[in-house]
Amino acid sequence: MTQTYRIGDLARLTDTKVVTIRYYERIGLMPEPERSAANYRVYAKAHLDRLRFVRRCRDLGFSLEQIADLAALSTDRQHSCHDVDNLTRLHLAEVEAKIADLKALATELRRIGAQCEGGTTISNCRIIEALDRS
Amino acid sequence: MTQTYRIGDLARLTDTKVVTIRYYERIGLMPEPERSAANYRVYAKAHLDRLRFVRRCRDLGFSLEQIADLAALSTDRQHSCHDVDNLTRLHLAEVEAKIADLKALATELRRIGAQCEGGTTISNCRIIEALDRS
DNA sequence: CTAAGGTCTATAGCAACTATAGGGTCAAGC
DNA sequence: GCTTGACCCTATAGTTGCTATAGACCTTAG
Repeated sequence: MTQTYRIGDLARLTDTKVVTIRYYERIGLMPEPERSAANYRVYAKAHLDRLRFVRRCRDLGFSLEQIADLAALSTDRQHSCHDVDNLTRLHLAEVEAKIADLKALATELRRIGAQCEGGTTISNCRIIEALDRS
Repeated sequence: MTQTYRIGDLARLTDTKVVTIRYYERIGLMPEPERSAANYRVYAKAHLDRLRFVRRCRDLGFSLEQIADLAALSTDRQHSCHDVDNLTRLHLAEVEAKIADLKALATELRRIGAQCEGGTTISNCRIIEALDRS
């Protein structure tokens, strides 16, 4: 009656590689499913939901450790929402810092690239010069 | 007469860890230096320059493989500057794509975070809800 | 002469997977 | 009934760019 899934089904439904799902299980991020007589993993809807949650968080750039925390929090329904909010804020700050870094870097790369006049040889390449001395 | 350096000197001068320098050597990014009687690595100025080049490129976010390419190009003085320019442009494009990704991600995180009204329990946490369903 | 700090090799660990080897299972078609 | 192909299993090693550890040897200042 209740629907079950094999690992390949979960993979297809969540756009995750089969090996990755097994990896999530090995590190404890996915609960161990039942097994069929042939030792195949047999998943229930709850597993699918869990994997979707994990993948969604990954898409948002959370680390697997952060996701484990979020997942633990999300199942403790008495727990204050505060910690979830904190984790999200913290991650947002990380992302914003990363953006700032990359922007500075892109500016620098454009500056360096702009110095190339093209068609010349390395011996007077301005890019290599720019890379050489700070 | 000509100045030499030990691995710790190079580390200090380039703000690189000693183990990292040895790692660069192992993967072929740094040339093998002479050895002292006690088997200590003995570096010349050229090594220092090379390491500075590598670290500068790392700071600019090039992968070690890209750096190896750049370094190979930069020593072939007859070679056209074109390839260097291409590598730089390619890397810039990667960085810009990454920035766009992270910006979208930050927007999403802010949207999710804004839904938290604070002080409530997980059972009605809007963030977890937002993470659950796409 | 001793103690602190530098150096050596080799190995294992980190994140977050991915790839490979070498096998077992299952449903469909002939 | 048997083969073919798609799926599944475990276990291990590889990826990138380092970092950490163990156990040993060397150098230098007091």
